[in-house]
Amino acid sequence: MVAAERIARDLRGRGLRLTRQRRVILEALQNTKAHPDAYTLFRDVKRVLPRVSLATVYRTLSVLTKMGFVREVESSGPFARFDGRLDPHGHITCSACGRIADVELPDISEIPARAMVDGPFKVTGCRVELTGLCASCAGRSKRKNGARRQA
Amino acid sequence: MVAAERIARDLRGRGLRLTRQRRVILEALQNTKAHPDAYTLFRDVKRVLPRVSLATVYRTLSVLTKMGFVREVESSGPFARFDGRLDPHGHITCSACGRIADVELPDISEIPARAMVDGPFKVTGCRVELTGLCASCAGRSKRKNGARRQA
DNA sequence: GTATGTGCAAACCCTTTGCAAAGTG
DNA sequence: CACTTTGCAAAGGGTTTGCACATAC
Repeated sequence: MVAAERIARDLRGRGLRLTRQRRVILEALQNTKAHPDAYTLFRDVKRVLPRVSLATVYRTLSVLTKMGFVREVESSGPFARFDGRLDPHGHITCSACGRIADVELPDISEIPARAMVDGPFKVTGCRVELTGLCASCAGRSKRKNGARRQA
Repeated sequence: MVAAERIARDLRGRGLRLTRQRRVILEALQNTKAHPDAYTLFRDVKRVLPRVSLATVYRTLSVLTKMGFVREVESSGPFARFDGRLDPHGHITCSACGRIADVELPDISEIPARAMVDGPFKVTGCRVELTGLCASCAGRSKRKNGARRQA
């Protein structure tokens, strides 16, 4: 989580601006653990900025991701999903409902050192993604859909 | 890698057939380490079956994935990419050109046990995805595009 | 005041699907 | 011979983009 002032400064450093839309979208993402997709975020942000457009949400997510203030996480479904948390951690995705939860991995930073890469690569990042069943989906019998729009 | 006869038997067990197209597509995927996307596979398969359609490649990948003879791997770009290798291993994706290589991780099966999941999840799978730069991209200065169609 | 950002709507493009013909067991 | 599969082309659907207006600094 990065403070608004630093964000504004970093953006300005690249000739970009911290607009109201960008601030609200970033805060919405930082204040949830649900790893929402763009449309879900759009609906949330609309409660604060009723005239915001989905295109702005997409463009803002693109800017914030490129700046490194936000990360895209793997999703089992067709929508890209985002995370406002930046410190090293993993995720688990429910294969029935698409829910994504955080996973703490104490030795995640040691994984690259133990990895034997097939080819000459310079490693720059590491992500660990578990799959599983959340409590509610484990309860009911297995469902059809792998990733409904819900965050 | 699963032998053709077992595949045929398993498919038949579900009322499905191992057609020439399916066999060729599966073999193409099993014989490459490039983790191709559907279109790349389509072009490769076309050399053997010139009249094959892209829709068949997509449908076949869907069937083979559901049957567990093939896996979809994360891709940094907009195309889904596939892997014919089934034993536990990781991947590294070049963030410049999208190339994907295998990564051997001796203790990958122990990761779920060490993971502290935020919520009641039943863990069923684990994937480790590194990002980095392949040799050719590390050489030239950093490029724009994150995932051209090349496998 | 000027360059960046936004809203709207249309375009994009990977993937899926409907349908008639072909193929499998 | 019944039922699955294929090829073709069109539709789907998440995301991106062009453009005129609004806004940040």
